[in-house]
Amino acid sequence: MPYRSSDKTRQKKDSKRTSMMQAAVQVFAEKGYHAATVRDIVEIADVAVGTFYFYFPDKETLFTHLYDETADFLVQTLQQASVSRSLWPQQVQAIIQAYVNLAIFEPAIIQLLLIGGSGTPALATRRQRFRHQLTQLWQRPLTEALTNEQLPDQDSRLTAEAIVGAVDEVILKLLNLPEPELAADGTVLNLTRFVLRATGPFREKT
Amino acid sequence: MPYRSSDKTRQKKDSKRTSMMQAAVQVFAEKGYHAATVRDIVEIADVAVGTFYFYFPDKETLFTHLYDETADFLVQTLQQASVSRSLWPQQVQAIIQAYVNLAIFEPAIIQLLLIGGSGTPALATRRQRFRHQLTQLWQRPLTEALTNEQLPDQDSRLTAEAIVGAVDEVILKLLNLPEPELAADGTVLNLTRFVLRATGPFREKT
Amino acid sequence: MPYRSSDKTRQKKDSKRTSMMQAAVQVFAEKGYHAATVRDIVEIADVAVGTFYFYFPDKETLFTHLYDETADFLVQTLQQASVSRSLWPQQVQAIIQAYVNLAIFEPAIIQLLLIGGSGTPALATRRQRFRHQLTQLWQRPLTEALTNEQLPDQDSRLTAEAIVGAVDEVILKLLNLPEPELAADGTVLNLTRFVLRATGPFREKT
Amino acid sequence: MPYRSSDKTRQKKDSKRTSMMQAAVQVFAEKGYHAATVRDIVEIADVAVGTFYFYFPDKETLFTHLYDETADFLVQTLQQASVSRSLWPQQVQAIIQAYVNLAIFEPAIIQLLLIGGSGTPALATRRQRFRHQLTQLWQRPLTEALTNEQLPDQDSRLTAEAIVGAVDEVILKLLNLPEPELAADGTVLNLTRFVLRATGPFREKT
DNA sequence: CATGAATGAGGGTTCATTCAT
DNA sequence: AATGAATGAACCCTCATTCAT
Repeated sequence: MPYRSSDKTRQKKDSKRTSMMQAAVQVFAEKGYHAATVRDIVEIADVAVGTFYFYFPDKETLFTHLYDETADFLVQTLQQASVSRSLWPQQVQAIIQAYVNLAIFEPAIIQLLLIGGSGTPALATRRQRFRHQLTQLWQRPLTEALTNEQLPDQDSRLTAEAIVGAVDEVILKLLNLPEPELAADGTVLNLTRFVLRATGPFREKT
Repeated sequence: MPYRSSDKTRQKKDSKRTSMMQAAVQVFAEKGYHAATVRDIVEIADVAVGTFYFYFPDKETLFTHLYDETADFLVQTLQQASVSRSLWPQQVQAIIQAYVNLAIFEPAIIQLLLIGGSGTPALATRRQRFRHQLTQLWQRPLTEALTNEQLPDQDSRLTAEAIVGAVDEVILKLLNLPEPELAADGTVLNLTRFVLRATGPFREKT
Repeated sequence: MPYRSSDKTRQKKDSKRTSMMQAAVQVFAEKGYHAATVRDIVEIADVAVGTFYFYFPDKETLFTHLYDETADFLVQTLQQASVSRSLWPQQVQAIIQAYVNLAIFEPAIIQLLLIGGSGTPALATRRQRFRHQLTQLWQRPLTEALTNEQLPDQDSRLTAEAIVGAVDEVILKLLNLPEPELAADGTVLNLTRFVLRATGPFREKT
Repeated sequence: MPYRSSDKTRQKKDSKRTSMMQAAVQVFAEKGYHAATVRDIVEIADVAVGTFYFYFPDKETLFTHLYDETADFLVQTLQQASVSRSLWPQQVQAIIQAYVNLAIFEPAIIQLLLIGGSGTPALATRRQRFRHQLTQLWQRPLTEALTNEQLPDQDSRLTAEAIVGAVDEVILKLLNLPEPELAADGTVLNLTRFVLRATGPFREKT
């Protein structure tokens, strides 16, 4: 075996792949799909153009892959925060807390997901799916609370959509601050209050 | 429509300019800033490429100009709806009603404004300014109601931001429906309820 | 009408188009489809890259178009030479004469058609069609002579194919000479003799 | 097959080299010089890219080497068929028979040699040399027969060239058939007749 | 010997922009 | 004013070639 691939090589390979993906997230988040060039990405990752195409089939595939992966990760993370609580107020607080944490910790992720507009037809579908998942993330516990008559009657889908929009907007504004960490706790608190008001008074059942 | 020359006397003179702007709104809204080409625009407007550069210095300037104009128009329209009422609940309902009307009547306007943070650096600033204006649109009457102690104490800025996000998200979803008009009234009603719940019980003062 | 397009403009436009096509024939003939670059072509034609794409949709389309056009032209020319005579020996002589004339006058045309190999799947089909047309060009008068029993019995298709190959080979060799014109007449004479021998003794009928 | 190492002792050692050469012939014949990629070759040969450059200096060298080797092999084979007979008609039949056999048995060889004048400057020379050898292959016995006055007076070089072209064309057509073997015998027969007619009536001398 | 990750020049194509008419 | 032919920088991607392992 004149060429061992499971040693350092493997690590370097993965590191290169990873650094390109990170660079890609950064550039895509910053400039959007069209304005981001492959050259931008490889320059940041400090590799040659050809290397990009050694690891990824093309720009669009990488982008959609990145989008999907990131979206799934975000949804999973929030989902876990949600199911770890049983009462609506605690669920709201947990989801928002998780979301804000993520935004502070990995702002590029959030920016990537909110690029919107229209990079490519393929993205439009992806984006819709993502928004839908986010909506369902809120709608599920909301519907349960409604079923238990713990919340006043309302259109759960519209409420969920509105919450998704509200949370995104507030978090984006938060990220635009010079030092988002400082305002994070306050934002979580007030945003939670907003959502709880918006879904009406919660009455605990026995 | 903000991009229509309001001076009837030069209607003929500016007809090309106008048709190009209308075409531009349409194309930008549909494909985003980068994917939209000058050729797309002039083809729809049925003029030559050179004509574009007679009326506008370049693509980006037109875009930012269009964005500003459209944003101002939207804000003005909602502003008027807002000031025509004196009580918070009526104001909420009026703004949302006006917003939905506009979205149904001229969806391209809304889509143009929500294209997102990509595009160009110049747009980022513009977008922030627009979001800020929208926020203030809500924050002003909200603050007044708070001052009059008609609403429970809350962070008026965060509430306003959240409302902006909520309304946008719901209206975008509405526009994605095959026949938005049919759902318009219901959306106005439920969205208004959402916002009113989110700002807490309103107590009318004498 | 501020822009008249049927005047000098038209001429210049056509001249540019023409010069690019000539350059393309030259480059394609010289290097073959793949080795020929769009940049090669525009440099010879002394225009910018963009100009190429203003006149032609893409490299492949231009190539196939050029090939078709050239092939048709060649076949037409030879066809006319053929039908202008009624007797087989005169037909043979006329076709060969016309072919050699063309080769001397416009050598790039012949080279373009014989590029062969495989530029692109699309070309393979084209090339076959062209060879088929050439074959039929010979087979038609040959069959007629056979029907009139002016030539000895033979497989007219194979004979025609063989003649096509023979003529091409000899003419290509001729073109490789430093001064093809000098050898042209002799080649026509001897090639005609070859073909006449190859189809057997001709017996004129009354 | 010319590209097969004839030394059994180093069969193992050169197995990669051999399989790459076989793969190369196949790929070059199929796609032509430029469209064939080194990757295509090594994938078929099931070795790594680097291995290619251990055995061959570069793509072009391999190609020209392959071309030369193949051309020599073909010429040798036909030569042997030619010298094994003493009379012109038998020589013609033997050469054509050998050519057709080879074409049926190893079509890639023939296709490789007929790829054409594109490729690379270096190939042009090679190709000319090969055509020249083929021409001489026919011209030698032809001249001899002429010297013996067994054939009518003619330009032996032109006749030889024409025969070369004729034979190639017919054999290429044969290879394009779905099942070339079925038509092989008939083609040999008729092609032989064609050539014999084309060189004029053969008179056996004592 | 053999590997395959890495390179970067170069190819086809697009598109914002200019300018002679 | 208006036109559209012309430009060329820049984009995405391919592929021959190298070299550390």
